[in-house]
Amino acid sequence: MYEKYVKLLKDHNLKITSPRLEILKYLDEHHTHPNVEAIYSSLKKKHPSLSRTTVYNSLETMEKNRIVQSLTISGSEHRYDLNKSLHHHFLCTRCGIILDIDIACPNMDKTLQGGHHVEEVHGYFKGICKNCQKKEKGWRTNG
Amino acid sequence: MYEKYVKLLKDHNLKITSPRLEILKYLDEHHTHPNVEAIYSSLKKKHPSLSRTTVYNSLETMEKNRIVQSLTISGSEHRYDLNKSLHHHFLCTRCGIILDIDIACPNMDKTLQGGHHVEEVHGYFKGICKNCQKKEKGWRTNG
DNA sequence: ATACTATTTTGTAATTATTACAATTTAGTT
DNA sequence: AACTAAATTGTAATAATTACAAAATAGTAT
Ligand SMILES: [Mn+2]
Ligand SMILES: [Mn+2]
Ligand SMILES: [Zn+2]
Ligand SMILES: [Zn+2]
Repeated sequence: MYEKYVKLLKDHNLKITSPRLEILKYLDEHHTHPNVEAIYSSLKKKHPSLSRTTVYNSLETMEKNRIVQSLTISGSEHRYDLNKSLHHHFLCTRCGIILDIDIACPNMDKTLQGGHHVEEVHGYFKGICKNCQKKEKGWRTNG
Repeated sequence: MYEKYVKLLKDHNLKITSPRLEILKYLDEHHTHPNVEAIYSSLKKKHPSLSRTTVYNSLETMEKNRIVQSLTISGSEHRYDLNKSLHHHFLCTRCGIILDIDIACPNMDKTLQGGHHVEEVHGYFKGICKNCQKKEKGWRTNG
């Protein structure tokens, strides 16, 4: 059940703890780019002893180890993602959904002008998602 | 002195007020991608009646009107920029500087997969800037 | 299996950035 | 000069995150 998460942690010489395993499982099963509160309140149900601070701590540790990734696309809170292959993100300003955008990024693995060393690349798009566009069309009955 | 900022505001049917003009001037003269606190504390010296809330309000209004742009690259606070032509940003995780990155963005003006309508594009790079790399090299005397 | 210890978890108390709100002021108009 | 909608201001509230110290635990050594 948790073997893959155990391996992930072991590979980074991190201790195997329940909060870490549960957070990884949650992220693996919810590709919604949840914030700390969403992760915490969901896991809290099954693990009442869980502390919000632990969610912050665990995510920080796992982010430093590049196991998870934090997105600043929303501007008000960090959103989390399992750190699989590089991909970009789209935030719908209507419904708030954050979608994966799998486009080739020609700017990755490129030494930036001026010789800056790049360790992270974030591509954020914002606009109105397909679904919300559909809704708006449907509501307009004339014009 | 302020003609260009007056014009910017007039073109968007926004009232011409001292705080707005001063903020625009500040951003025009400081390409540091300052946060609210930096803008506020700097302007406060010459305009003691300025309120922090006004800086927030003004920036919000001008952002809605696409006169300024807010960056979420730092993750803890919004950084502001005059909204000139599209460019990306590099955050040095050592010294905190935020630099403009002028690379062509082939993902702009493109209908995203799934038909999402794109209104904003943010390209954030994080790593170690040229300058900080130089420093680190200099300090190592052997190896 | 037991003991040990560095690390992690936990709960609470700060801190920081931002927003809400109501009173006052002001820009643009009449 | 008078009017009014909008902007500014100061303060109070909120939301996200961090600081911290005590309790618990994972991994290791005995
Ligand atoms: Mn993602
Ligand atoms: Mn810029
Ligand atoms: Zn949507
Ligand atoms: Zn640097």
